[in-house]
Amino acid sequence: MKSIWTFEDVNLFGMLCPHKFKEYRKTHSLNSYKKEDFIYFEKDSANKVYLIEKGKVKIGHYTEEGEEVVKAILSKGELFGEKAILGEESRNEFAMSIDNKTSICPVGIETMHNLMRDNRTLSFKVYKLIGFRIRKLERRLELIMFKDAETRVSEFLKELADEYGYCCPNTGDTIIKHPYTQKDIAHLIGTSRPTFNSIMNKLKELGQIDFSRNEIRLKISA
Amino acid sequence: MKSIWTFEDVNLFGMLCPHKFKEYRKTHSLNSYKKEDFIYFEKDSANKVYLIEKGKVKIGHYTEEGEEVVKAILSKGELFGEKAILGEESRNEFAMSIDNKTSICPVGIETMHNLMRDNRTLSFKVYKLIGFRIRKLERRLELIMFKDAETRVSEFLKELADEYGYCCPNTGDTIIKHPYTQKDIAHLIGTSRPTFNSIMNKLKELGQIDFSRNEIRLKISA
DNA sequence: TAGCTAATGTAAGCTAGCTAACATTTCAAA
DNA sequence: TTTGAAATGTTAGCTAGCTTACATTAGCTA
Repeated sequence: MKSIWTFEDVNLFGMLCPHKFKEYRKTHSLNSYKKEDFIYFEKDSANKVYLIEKGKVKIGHYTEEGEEVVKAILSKGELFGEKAILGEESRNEFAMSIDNKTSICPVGIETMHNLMRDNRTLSFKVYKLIGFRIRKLERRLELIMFKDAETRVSEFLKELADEYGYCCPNTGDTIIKHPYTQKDIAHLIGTSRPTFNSIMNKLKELGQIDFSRNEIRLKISA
Repeated sequence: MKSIWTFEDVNLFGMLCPHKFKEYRKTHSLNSYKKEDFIYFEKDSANKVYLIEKGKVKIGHYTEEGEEVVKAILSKGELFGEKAILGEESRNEFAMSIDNKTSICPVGIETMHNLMRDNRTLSFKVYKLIGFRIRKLERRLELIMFKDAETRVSEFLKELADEYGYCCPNTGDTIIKHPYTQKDIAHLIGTSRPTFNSIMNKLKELGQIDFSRNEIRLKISA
């Protein structure tokens, strides 16, 4: 997929650097989280957004049966909890650190709104980020409604490559080091885990990809 | 469903009344559309948002096979094309009048951004509207992924009732006069039209609902 | 490095809901 | 009022992909 907005466009790390904003600096602080620590729970009141300065954060929610469903895994420079900016009152998802040394900067929505009002560049970036996430949602919905499981896997691999992929200097393959389990991915693309697994193994046999637990390699020939 | 945000919250008609904003008044104008007239197409550049002053507007897109898929049908007081505010560059949907006397007020995004910066209440309303639409998307995705067709029908009927329903003074039933065809609804809830139709007729036989082309009645006993 | 747990691999059997095809009804235009 | 097109109603048959169940492997942790 060629995104209309690249990841650069929606990376707010630079913009929210505490040295740039007087008001922000006053309230600037960093919270540390270990693996499995929750940053917020479902139902928590939504009064902050969070910027990841280090580590990884899993966003997800629990089904009625208590099963965990991963929505996204974010890392350095990425913002989450952004629905609070849009007037969300309580979270409908949880955020959990999945790294032992995750460091996160919380920004109150009051502050955020003020910063956005005073700074066009920032507000545009935030707008673009939200637009980007809406696109992603719309795209997932569309794929799930109109495409079969195998197509969804291929499309997902392309998206993963956009986000995590780099070119292997030796072979020219695209190497994707990602934080998801097969179960996570299966949920993200709306299939069962066995179905996803068998499609992946089929693609492997066809020589189009190769993969291990945390790495997927898209073969150059494919 | 008890929405967190009611429709009142996201109705911008009052806020964007031309008598309130000097700058807005300057650029204020109304466009008229007949049935089947397009307000914008997919791929059009996204440089305006639109406020419906009268009539109905269908938002949708076309599949690769040329089939029309309806995303929503909006009416008086509702805003559409709002992704332009979020930095969308080109439309990924079309907007078409489905009324013979639809009257629409276009607002350039420049103007919109300025109005929002100068007016907290307006920007909050716009934020809430966008939040509301994200919620709706997330909810659709969740229902499609985790619930069977019959549950999705029931949930959809509840949402329709929230949006279009009123209580019949005689019987106490909830009467829903809506603009969708069964095909539209089937797509919205991710089923085929025959499946949706047979579920509706099953619910009718169970005495839970009654329906005709443009009206659905939720029986009070149900 | 042994052992435990979570992740991954695999297969059988079943079924919800799809597709395709056709019938009937409704509505709006002529 | 007729008529054509779109919407709705209904059936049969099929299959993608689910569920369940179990085997294997990888990778932490003690």
